[in-house]
Amino acid sequence: MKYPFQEIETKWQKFWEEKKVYKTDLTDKENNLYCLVMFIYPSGAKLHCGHWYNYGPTDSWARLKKLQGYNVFEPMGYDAFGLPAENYAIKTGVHPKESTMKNIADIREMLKRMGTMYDWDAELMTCAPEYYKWNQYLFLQLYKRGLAYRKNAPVNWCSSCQTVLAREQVLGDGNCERCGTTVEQKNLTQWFFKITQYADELLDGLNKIDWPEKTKLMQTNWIGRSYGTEVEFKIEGHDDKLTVFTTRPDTLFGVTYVVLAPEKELVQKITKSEFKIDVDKYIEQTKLLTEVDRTSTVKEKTGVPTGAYAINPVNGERVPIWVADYVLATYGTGYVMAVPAHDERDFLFAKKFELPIRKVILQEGTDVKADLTEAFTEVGTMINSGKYDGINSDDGIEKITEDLAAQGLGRKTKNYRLRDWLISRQRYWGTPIPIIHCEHCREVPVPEEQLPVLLPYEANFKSDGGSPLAGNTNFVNTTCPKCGAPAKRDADTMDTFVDSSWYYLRFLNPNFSEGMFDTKLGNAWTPVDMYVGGAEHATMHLLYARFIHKVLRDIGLVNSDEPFKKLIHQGTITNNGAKMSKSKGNIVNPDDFIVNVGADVFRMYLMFMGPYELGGDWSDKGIVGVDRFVQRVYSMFEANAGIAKQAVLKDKFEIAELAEIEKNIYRKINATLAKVSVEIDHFRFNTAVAALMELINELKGLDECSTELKSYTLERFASMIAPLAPHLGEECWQMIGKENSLFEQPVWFEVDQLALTKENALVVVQINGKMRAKVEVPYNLPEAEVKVAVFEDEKVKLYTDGKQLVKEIYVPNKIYNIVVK
RNA sequence: GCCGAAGUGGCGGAAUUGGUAGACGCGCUGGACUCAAAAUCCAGUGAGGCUCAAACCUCGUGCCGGUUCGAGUCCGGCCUUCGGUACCA
Repeated sequence: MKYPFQEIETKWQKFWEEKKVYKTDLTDKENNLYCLVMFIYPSGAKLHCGHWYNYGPTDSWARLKKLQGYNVFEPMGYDAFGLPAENYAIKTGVHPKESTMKNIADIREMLKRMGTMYDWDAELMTCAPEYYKWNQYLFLQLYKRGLAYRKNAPVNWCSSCQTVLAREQVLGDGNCERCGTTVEQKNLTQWFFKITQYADELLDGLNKIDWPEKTKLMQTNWIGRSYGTEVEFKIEGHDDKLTVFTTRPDTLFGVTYVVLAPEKELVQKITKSEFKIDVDKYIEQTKLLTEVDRTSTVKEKTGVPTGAYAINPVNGERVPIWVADYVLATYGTGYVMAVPAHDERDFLFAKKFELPIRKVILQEGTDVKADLTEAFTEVGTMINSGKYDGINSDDGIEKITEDLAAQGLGRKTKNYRLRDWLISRQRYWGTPIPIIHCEHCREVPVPEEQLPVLLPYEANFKSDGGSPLAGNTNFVNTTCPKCGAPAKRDADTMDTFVDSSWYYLRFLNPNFSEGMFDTKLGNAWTPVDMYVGGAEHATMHLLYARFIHKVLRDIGLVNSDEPFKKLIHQGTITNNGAKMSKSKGNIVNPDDFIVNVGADVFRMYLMFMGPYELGGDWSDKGIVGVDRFVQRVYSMFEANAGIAKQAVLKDKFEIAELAEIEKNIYRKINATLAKVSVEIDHFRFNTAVAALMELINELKGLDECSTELKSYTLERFASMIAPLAPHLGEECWQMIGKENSLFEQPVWFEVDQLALTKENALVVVQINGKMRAKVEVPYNLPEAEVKVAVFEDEKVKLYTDGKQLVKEIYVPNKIYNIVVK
């Protein structure tokens, strides 16, 4: 009979749900294991292939662990705030709350149809007041500690999304991560979280977590710590000083000019009146450029002189001060000493504006007098540097820094590329920022007992700049908690990455009302043992969550340093090489496959396609292979229905007592058992499935086995297939006569190590590195005897007779290599 | 430009520490079953050479070189594709 997947999948889903098989007892900390997949963004009503590819295999991993006896917690929830719902509302008039709730209801059903083992009692959604109340609480804790603050700064503005964006949400091409519109620069007063305060710890903590190296590297680069020196330059005719940051103080004698970022106020102060018109014009021009245009390496250098001069502290030299947009106000001090001879950018700038280029580091093997054709940026010998001449530039960095420090003209320092996290958004569908603006008391935090600040249902989404909430007078108008005078609520909402920065803690008890989360459970269950999600979050969610976890630790709410102990990224499934997306209309709909072959087959096929972390291009070509395999499994169990009841169950066989065909099967089932656990454990699902396919090929001879061995084999087969195809696994287990559900009373079998040892070894004989013969010898036969066997082989004789033996190499039980002349 | 990952049959992909390249699956070819087809089952399937056939030989893991008894795997130099980043002083 054809495998009736429809009926069987429904049957087990119902069973699991009714019996609450996947409800985790979180008070049981014995052998506990937290397996988490990044929660779902309910921007549509459907699960697409990417969701299945992400969730199915992760669930299979969790199921393996459950069968192996771990107390596994695998929750699922909804990252329910965010722009898509609001944009949808603008387009259709359907309120974000309505569309989101509808999507969630649909998605929940689909997730259940996948056959996942989520603990539905732990379900959460970030748009619920019970959840976002604690976002607000978190905000206030950060505010109290000076980690949440407001400042006016140049920020990224997306005119289509009508909101500011964090730097992480702007793509490399300068477009909005969400909608693809070119992002503009605007000066706005915005809320920031002071992630930079944790920069060192975020960097150093990377050594302690088991994450993909490339992800850690991305975070390392993103944080971008560099060690250097701050050097003070006097400004001619001013009391003000100018401090530059440099990683190359050894090149100080090569400074021929100094550059200020156009945004810096100092520019106005020092610019000589006859230069003022040009400088102001230049600053205006700079404002028109997007950050990407401005920071593009291919752009030709621009700049204007200010007419002012700075004094080089090491040699008292007078150097012109310029303004140029290649210097960024947001990095270092916003002032740069320019050393054209030893910095590529300065070199190009100096060439263009005919500023002097003075060589102070000599490249080994070059002439002192030779002109440079490009900047020499490496280590060399210091020249033209007064008392430092002749020393290695690396040592010069230390020496000059020390000398400057001694004179109070400089100091060792570090700098980061990381900037503070901009968290306010001028949008409706998010967590209201719990701040009240009072004319007298300025910004006043909402008292904790007044939380949550509820997001009102009414709002004008079709806003044209400014927050939609600003127009809702019922919401905005309030009284100051401090002085009682009429005041206004902050109308911005929080970046949804705030929601996802701590949700893994809330899952442990989404109904907890005494705090953000239950600290006792948090300490027992986090860090999360296994976290699975897309690599695109490397410098966003995955960095924010680490930051917030550390803050929570410092507040005393958790006792660990890191949120996610082990991290795995699923690959991306593309369609004809392109990322699947609604806008491109190239989404593959899983529904048809679920209807035609069932959830188990579809899940297993996604796993079988290739390595989990690589993803790949979508093709349904091979799905029949997995379907055939499932059919064969089903018929094999059908043919042996009730077998486990007909025999005394053994957990070990004496190999010597088995018939030849039984021996092979006994060996294979044990070898597969060993293989499957290791492969699934490492997220190598493709090879795990392949191993089971190999096994079923071997089981063609099953009919010739004793009833005992048949039961032994099928028990193990059912248990092994269960993580990968859970419905099928349960059904097979029941078919052979088991009374209990596999996942209700987990079973995973021990490997009989004796079955893995071989009687004979096939030794490959190579002559001069070429494979020439194979010799079967007893396993672990002494080398001398192997040699005899090898040289008895006709082909070996053919290739060695009459030749001089130079060397022989024997790799036990594997290779016998003979070198002849 | 810089950083990272990957290039293996017609296709998706296997291959502990260097040790029989191509597991497993798709597709294809032939056969069985069938009136026929589908489904299923069995056999074959990297390329080329030689042969009635088998045996056998040569070449083969992006390209060029190297180390080694032996390289898909290690080293050096390239090429291509995909991610990340982009004047960070």
